[in-house]
Amino acid sequence: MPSSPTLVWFRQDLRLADNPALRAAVASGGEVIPVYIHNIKGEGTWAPGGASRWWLHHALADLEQQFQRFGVSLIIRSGDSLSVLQKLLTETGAEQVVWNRRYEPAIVQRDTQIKTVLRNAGKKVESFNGSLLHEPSRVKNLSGNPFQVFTPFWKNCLANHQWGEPEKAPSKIKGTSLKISSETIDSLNLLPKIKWDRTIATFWNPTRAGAEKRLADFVASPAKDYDTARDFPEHDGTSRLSPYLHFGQISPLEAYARVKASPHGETKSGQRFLAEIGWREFGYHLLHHFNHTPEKPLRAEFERFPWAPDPQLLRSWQKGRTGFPIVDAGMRQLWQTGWQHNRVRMIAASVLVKHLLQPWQSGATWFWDTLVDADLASNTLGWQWAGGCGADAAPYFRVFNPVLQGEKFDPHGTYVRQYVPELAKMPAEWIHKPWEAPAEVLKAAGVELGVNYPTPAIGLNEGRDRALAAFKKLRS
DNA sequence: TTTTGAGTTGTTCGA
DNA sequence: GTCGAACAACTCAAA
Repeated sequence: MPSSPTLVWFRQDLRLADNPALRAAVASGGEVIPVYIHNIKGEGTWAPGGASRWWLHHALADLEQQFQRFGVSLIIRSGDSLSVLQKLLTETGAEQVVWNRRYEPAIVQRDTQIKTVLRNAGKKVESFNGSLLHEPSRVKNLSGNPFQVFTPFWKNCLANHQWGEPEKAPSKIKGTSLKISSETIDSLNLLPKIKWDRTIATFWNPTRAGAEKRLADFVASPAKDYDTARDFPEHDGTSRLSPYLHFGQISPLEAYARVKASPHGETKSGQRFLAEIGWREFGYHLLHHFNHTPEKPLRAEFERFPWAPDPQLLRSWQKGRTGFPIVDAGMRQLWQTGWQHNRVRMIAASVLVKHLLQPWQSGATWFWDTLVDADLASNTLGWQWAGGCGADAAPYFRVFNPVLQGEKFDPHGTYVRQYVPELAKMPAEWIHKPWEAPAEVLKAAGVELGVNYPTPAIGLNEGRDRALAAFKKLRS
């Protein structure tokens, strides 16, 4: 049995349960030294955005506490990942390093190099899969190529799955008696200097306990009608597990197994939720096989698409002032809570990309900075889907109509009223198209278009026709 | 080997 | 008001 300690390098697997790297370290029988390395500069373009950093701060503080219950200290260091690991190996006399893999292209490259250097130095280094149901390189179609359509991909995953049951947290973790210096989480400056996080904080409990509670609550109620209720943003119909999954406070296997074993495991709603876990897998699959997609369209011909970048238009979308109430409500929900309902994300993305002709990358960048669940694989998949330039993308002629979508999925205007108070007194009949409302209705509701609520950034038909013409031109 | 049918999330138009 | 067709092109697997 090894007498030297094992470093467990924590990254996006901030949990003790169902954590293969931690499990391996504990199983080795030696002392366990958990480490978090703050290296935002080393993550390049896709370093965590503002909302993610807020979440990360709290997730780390929570992880630190969980280790303290075992009498173990989480070591926090900042700097270049490799240098920090090398230094810690020297300081502690550890001979082994373990971690759970990440799959973002830049991170893969960095980690591969770290693994090589440390192995060449005679250290034992092992990495594990702790954040996906399956390795992205493993799933191939019959021709040996990566899937580009979700349904066959997910069928293949289900038919050939090798995942089992999630493992509980270790009952004992042997710490070290060595005195190892650690920075404080506060000193990482993850929290915003301007206190915009007060409202976000009231919406979320960014801890392991919060993740467990949310999963339990979801299974107890929203999961039952997930198939239909998840489309209505006024309802608590989605799982809201995305940020926990992103930071690994809960594993996809834990979520999958819990729902699968619930009374909804075989219902349409349950299957639909499991397929959403599948979409997360599909996102990582695509990112692995097509690693240029965070920046460039999967379908190369879209590089010629006639986007019309306009900083002012983009700004009005970001701030929730497009004049389309369902879009504005969504963009303000995002700003206030760090999250946006899935249905509204599609509508907001479609309007930005199609009606306003802004490049999908500018939408992806804004979501990256403002979402607490920002995840490179899912964000890329979602925006390329909306832009019509990705795998299994929405057909170009599928242009969301923000008025119809609003009337269909927010029929009483409850969601719009919650986030766009200027329109709170508008009757449901007009709330999704105030520019068509009779003057006396607007007056009674206290709405002055162009004064206290914007007129639409573009006419619905004009925007739609312009987008369709642009897509058509691309094909010819 | 070739063919066939289906594929997350829509909208409009005309019968 | 309801309903089906049209709006592409391509991927993938089963027949």
